[in-house]
Order: sequence, then C-alpha cells, then structure tokens
Amino acid sequence: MTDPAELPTTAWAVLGMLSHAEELSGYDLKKWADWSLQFFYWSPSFSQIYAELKRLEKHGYATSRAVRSADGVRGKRMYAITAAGRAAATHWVNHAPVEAPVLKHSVMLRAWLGHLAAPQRLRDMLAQHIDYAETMRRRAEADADGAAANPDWAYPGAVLRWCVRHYESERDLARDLMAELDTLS
Amino acid sequence: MTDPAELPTTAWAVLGMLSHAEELSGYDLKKWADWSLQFFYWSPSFSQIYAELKRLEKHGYATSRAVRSADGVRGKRMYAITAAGRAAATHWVNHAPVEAPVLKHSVMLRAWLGHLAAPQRLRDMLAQHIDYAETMRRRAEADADGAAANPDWAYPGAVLRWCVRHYESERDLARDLMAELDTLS
DNA sequence: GTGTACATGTAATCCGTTACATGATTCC
DNA sequence: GGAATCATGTAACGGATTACATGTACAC
Repeated sequence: MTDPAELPTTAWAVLGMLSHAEELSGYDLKKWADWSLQFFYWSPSFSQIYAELKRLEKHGYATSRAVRSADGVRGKRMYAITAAGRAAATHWVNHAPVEAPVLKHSVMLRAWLGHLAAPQRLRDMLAQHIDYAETMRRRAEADADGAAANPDWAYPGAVLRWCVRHYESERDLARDLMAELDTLS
Repeated sequence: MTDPAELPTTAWAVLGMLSHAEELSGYDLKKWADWSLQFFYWSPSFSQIYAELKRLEKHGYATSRAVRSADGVRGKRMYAITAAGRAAATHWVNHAPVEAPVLKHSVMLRAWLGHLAAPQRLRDMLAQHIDYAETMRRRAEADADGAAANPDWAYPGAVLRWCVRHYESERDLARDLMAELDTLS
C-alpha cells in the first residue's frame, strides 16, 4: 500500500463521514456535519465540502455517480468511500500525528480585556454564552440518545456523550466566571 | 469618533495585549501570547504578529519607535497603543458581534472514527491528551497565581482561573471517555 | 405566488503558516 | 567555539470563507 496522501484534516473529516454511510451528496454531508462534527470539530462551508469531495475522488478515495430524480430533471451527485479510501482513512486515524486541539474562545478574549469593557457588556456576553452552551448540550444529548439505539454508532455515541459533558462544563464555568466578575466591578 | 476599522480578531488580540502594557516588541508579544492568549485563544506566528503590528500602526492604533541597545548596534522596535487604539479596542470589546467559539478537537475527531482505529491507538491518544490537559492546567494555575498579586490583572486573572477549571474538566472528561471506550472494545 | 429547502459550483479574497534569510548577544 | 535566545522580516503557499450565480421542488 502506498502511503496515504497528505491532506488537510478537513478532507479526512469528510472522508470519515463517508465511512459512516453508504452514499451521501455534498449537501447531505454539510447538513450532517452541522449536526455532528459541529459539536467537537467544525462544519466546513458548502464550497469547501464540494472542493474536498473532488479532491478525494481525484485521489481515488471516493467515487461518485450522478443521480437524477424520478422526473429526470434535477441532478445530484452521490459520493461513496472506496476500499482505498477506507484504508487511507484508517491509516490516518492510526498513524498521523495528532494535531493539538484548537480553542478560539472570543468570549474569554473579551473578558481578558475586561478593563476596556462595560461591566454590563461582560454580563450580557456571558449570559449569551451560557445559553449557547446549554443549547449545544441539549442538541448533543438528543443526538446521543439517537445514537444509543444503533450499535454501529458506538464510537460516535461515546463522543457525543463527551460533548454533552463538555457543554455542561462550558455552561457551568461561564456561570462561575460571571459570578467572579460581579465581585470585581 | 469614526467607526473602528474592520480587522481580524487577531489584530484586536494583539492590540489588546498592547493595552495591558507600556511598550512591547513583536518578539515580546509572541512570547507573551504563548503564555497567556494560548490558553483560551491561540498564539499567532511571529510573522503574523509583525504583520498585524504594521497594520495597527497604519490605522493609527499603535505607534512604534526604534530602539538600539547600549552598544548601539542591535535594533528593535517597540510598540505602544495610542489613544485612538484604546478607543477602537474599547469599541470592539463593547460592540463588535461576538464570534462563536471555535473548537477543533482532533482527538475527538479520531475517536468519532473509532470504528477505523486500533483500540490501543485510542487509548494512547487519550492518555497523551490527558497529559496535555494536565500540563496546561498547571501552567494556567502558575500564571493565575502570578496575576493574583497585582490588582491591574484582575480580569486576566479571572480568565486564567477559568482556564484552570477548563483544562481540569478537559482532563477529567478524557478520562471518562477512555473508561467508556474500554468497555466497547 | 412566495418562501424554504434542495443542490452545486466559481471567483475573489483573506487569514495564517512554513520556510527561508539574516544577524547580534549571551551563556557554557 | 557552539548553542540558545533575541530580533525582524519576506515570499510562497494553502486553507477556508463570503459573495455570487443558478435553478428545481414543495409546502402554505
């Protein structure tokens, strides 16, 4: 087996999604990314997904076929992972160096600049962040429940439970920080 | 006051660092970013910092002066925030829309693809991640202790305590996940 | 008939990194 | 003398986004 090509992580994420399914369109992948990858990675834009799909196909990691609807007009293209693609993805998971986790927390960046901020602004920002974390937690929980039904989703399910706890913690830590900032101003 | 220019978050982060200090060189800023921003945002490369400094100066948000060492040979350039820069940064903190937090967790991405992974690989990855989180926690704690001494660092101090709890949680959640994965394979 | 979802793709642009280039200073 | 740190910057490149362009299907 030749060494798998050097590809950006996004490509492996897309290929990884394909490895969980039979056949998906670019549109499907975007929708699915919004509801799964989104929790712990990030959801690439449509244009990025279409570009990665072409690249994956060029490398022989995916195949596609054009599909027309019953009325024969509307076209779409369905992608599936190939054996070579599965091998490459497996190799990537098992052997590629693991990139450091990236955290870009613009709420904390603003709190770090609290000496420039109006106290109420910091409270509002944190309140909004608490809502965001709670929404994400709920969504992840619903997804985790969905995954629990199917043994094929054991790993995604475990990761989704990690996400539930992660957003729970995110919510609680924001509450703590809000309380702490209230004692400052 | 004219509206502050549209700048990437990195520019505001650099300007924010300048707002915490008297005068800093690009090199100083990079070193400082590695030990503060790094915990909750990310540390731009040297070249990025130098580029942002030039842009900030162009906008009148920072000034610089060349400094030569006692022997008169070695040169460096020290940057300071201007009044306009402080006003712009304040406006950004108080009024710019807050970007959604970005999380790109490549460890979780690989766990999500656990059906492709060797069980031992997942254990190793998580063990390494636990070490990473613990190291970050310790570093953040040391920094938070340092900040506690000075009332000027109240906000950075509060954020650093948030970081300590965040990395603590990150460590614990990775342990939980490792235990859960062990029951799967 | 209007808005929403389905469906794909191009072009322009920007953010940011890596590699490269250069050279002084300080500590061992 | 050699390594690590201080110190700045350019050039090439790539990853990714936004805006734009286009059109169908379906529900209300």
